[in-house]
Amino acid sequence: MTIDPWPIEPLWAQLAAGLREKITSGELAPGDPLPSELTLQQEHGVSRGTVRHAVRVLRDEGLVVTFPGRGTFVPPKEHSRQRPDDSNH
Amino acid sequence: MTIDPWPIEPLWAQLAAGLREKITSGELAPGDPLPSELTLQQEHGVSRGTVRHAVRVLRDEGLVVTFPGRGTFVPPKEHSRQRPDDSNH
DNA sequence: GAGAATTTGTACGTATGTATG
DNA sequence: ACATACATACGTACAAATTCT
Repeated sequence: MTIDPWPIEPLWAQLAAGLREKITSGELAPGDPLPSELTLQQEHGVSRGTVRHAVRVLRDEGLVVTFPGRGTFVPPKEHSRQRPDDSNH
Repeated sequence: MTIDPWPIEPLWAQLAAGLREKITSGELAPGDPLPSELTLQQEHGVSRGTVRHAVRVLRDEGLVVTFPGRGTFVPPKEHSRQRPDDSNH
């Protein structure tokens, strides 16, 4: 997945498309976490704002759920509004 | 007392409010120890940092006093003694 | 007194939310 | 689109103080 720095589409749209493809293809399975915002911005050479824009789009589409302080995940079909993982301590 | 994982208020504020209620209601009487940080984080499913944040708030309000290595206690009105319990030996 | 267990103190790392320039 | 700062939240590790065995 590469991001065109001379955007025909906005950077955030290209990034969103790339992530969407990974989810719909199953490369990112239900329950899997997306790469962190920091990882995404480093891997694609874009700012955090652009990453967050892309992720917000996917969230609005229902493709991912975000937990403050924990990460963004591909939700299972029937996800209760709980933590994706409680097997800590 | 339940903590909403989709916080309208921050988790630490909800936890602090719950503990404050137990103190003001008398469920936790002067001299009583609060549950340990470990107990609180396990009971409410939050991190220790969140627990410590909540307790710090109550300490700043003067509702509790903390003794390193011993615990956090509801202070008597006139706290003349440093040790909340000295019934040893 | 020795050693283990418990409890709080501190530090660091990672991640997202929000606000500002 | 980018950069920075701060708040909230989780996790880990270790140290210090105290208590228990």
